Amino acid sequence: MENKQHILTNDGSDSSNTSTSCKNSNICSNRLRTIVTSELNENSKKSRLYFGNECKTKQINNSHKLNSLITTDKSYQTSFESAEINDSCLNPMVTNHENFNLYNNRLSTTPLRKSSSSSPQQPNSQKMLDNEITTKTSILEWHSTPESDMLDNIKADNSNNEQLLLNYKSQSANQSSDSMYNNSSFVNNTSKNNDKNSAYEKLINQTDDHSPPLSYSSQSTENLNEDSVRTNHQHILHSQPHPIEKSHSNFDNECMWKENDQHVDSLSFDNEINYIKNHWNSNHNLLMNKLRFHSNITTPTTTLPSATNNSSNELNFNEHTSSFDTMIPCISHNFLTNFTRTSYDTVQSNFTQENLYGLSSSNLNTNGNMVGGFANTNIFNIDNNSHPASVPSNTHNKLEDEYDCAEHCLDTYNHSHQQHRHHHSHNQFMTINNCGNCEYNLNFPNDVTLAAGTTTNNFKTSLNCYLLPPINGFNGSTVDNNHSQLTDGIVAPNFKTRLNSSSGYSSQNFTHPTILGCNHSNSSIYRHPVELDYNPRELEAFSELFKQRRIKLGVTQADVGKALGNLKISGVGSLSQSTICRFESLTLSHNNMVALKPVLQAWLEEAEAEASSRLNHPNIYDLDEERRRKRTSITDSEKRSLEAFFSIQPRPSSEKIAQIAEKLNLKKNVVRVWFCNQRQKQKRMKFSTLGMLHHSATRT
DNA sequence: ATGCATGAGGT
DNA sequence: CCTCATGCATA
Repeated sequence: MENKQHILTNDGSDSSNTSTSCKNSNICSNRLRTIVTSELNENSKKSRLYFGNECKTKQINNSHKLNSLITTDKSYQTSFESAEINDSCLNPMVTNHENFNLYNNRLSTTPLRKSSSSSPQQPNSQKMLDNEITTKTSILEWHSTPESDMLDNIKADNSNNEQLLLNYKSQSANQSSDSMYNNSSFVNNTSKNNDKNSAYEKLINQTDDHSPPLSYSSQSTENLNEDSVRTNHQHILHSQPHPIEKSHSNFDNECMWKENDQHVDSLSFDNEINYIKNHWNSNHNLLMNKLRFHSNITTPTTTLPSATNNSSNELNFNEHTSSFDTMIPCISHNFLTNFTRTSYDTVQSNFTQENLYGLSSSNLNTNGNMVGGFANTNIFNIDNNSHPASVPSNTHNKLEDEYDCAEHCLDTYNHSHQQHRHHHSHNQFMTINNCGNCEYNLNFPNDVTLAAGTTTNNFKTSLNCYLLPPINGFNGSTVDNNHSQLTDGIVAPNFKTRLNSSSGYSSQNFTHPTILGCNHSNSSIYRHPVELDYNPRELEAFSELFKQRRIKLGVTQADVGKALGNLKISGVGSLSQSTICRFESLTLSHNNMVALKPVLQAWLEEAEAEASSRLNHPNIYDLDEERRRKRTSITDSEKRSLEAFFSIQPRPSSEKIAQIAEKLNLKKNVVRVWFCNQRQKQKRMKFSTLGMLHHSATRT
């Protein structure tokens, strides 16, 4: 019952082929989309779905999982629709989508590079840590500190960083290998030398060079300095408030923007920031949220390859890491994820493990690869005695144990914080919690997504809590224009329940009830009107775990895709290796990710359940010897031309396409499809550059 | 992992 | 002719 048929020759005569029946996968595409769309559409009476190769037709309503998916989506829509649009407040019309776009834009403009060029003697993790701890301001501080003080702090940070930069520059003045500054694409040649602005430019660019995406917390905050913003956006700030208008769109419930009287699909980040800045006093939070999704105004902290111990400006890290409930200076998601990545990379690069900040060899599996995610205790050495690395893994109930302990720790934490929740001063973003009675450390990030329960062959991590940006902001829905402070965090529902409900594999959003003592009243932090499950970082965490578990099961991506067909989820058929791969590497659209997640999660759970008794179905693939489709290949030069065209006009008219095709001596259809794909590619979400580093490091 | 492509559903 | 979800073919 396998498929594969359409044999398109590449002689240009292909195009429209017959598709009258729904026998094959091609015809069954759009299935998830179909589900969601049709279900979301109140008027839609569609109940037939084409799913996968089998092309089943099912009642949508028969599917529990999909129903829940849809329900969630609806609530997302609802919350979105009901969000108040109020310029004096925040910008509730910032969709998750937009954040994705911001994020994606960031990724596309500042691709993460392998750090090999910058500092071979020092692992990325160290550098990133350096970055983090050179920051003294934090989101929380921003919200709980008088603005004037905050600005002082920011300025201090900035000058501090500038100083570090200068140090670094003088240090490396004669190191010609420092090509970063010479990379024309990163240097604003027109800016006057050595002035603050250019220093910033460089700093930022340099930092971006090996900083992961999604800069966060402290990083964002310190950028809330108007000067720094201006510095990086001179091109838009020279003018008066930008003629930006915001209006409703009944299309996809998305916000419609007008720039210079012209409707635009989405406001450029720069202009949006500018827009927000016009409401500076009331929009701290939004701006902050915005900023941290964007590359250009992120982390002007320095990246000093080897300035660890010789800078007087450096924070003494240890002084922050002494006891129970120790506050850790802002550690970004970037840091965590990149640390993990770096670990992979580093292991492969023959760095000694000791270089990795206390990374225990227990973290390595039998292949010497980093496994089990990331435990802060491994890095920060909070409590050596309770280091979970020494705990041998049990054969069962590991997760349960961890959850129990998590609950326990949480309780302990809560009690402990009754008294001194107001005492935390700064540099806090994540707390390390060890109840002292058990071997687990719980790391409670602030409003983050927890990715729980990673266990490995011979090593049981603590509950791994990926520190993820609070895309949902903090609790609250209105803005206190004058006193921006944190409210209590969103109180987490029963911790254990939530974890269990996800079978331990998917992460759950969880906000510590006593977020770092910032529980003042009546404030309000920007909160995205989105369902938690749609937190991109949540998806990221899931795909991450998914991949890990899949690999552990010894299942290939193709296997997974095929197995989905056997999963009797209504309407779900097989998927290709491509799709699974794209899911794991987050190169699907957001909606697509969201739609696939429950399906893949279902598979994962099932596969885990029968892991022991599972036999590998050596699927019989009789390779039909039919002619195979020939893939057009576009040469580099052609591609460059196309890209050039694309940058000018992403959606050329038919005539234009014909023109281009003629010019490049390509078939018109090829050009058209290229543009389609290019647009799609541009939209596609890439949560992180993780993917890139990822496969290179983990594939076997 | 990705480039080029298809086809359903829409505008 | 577009967008979006996906897939085959291939680097």
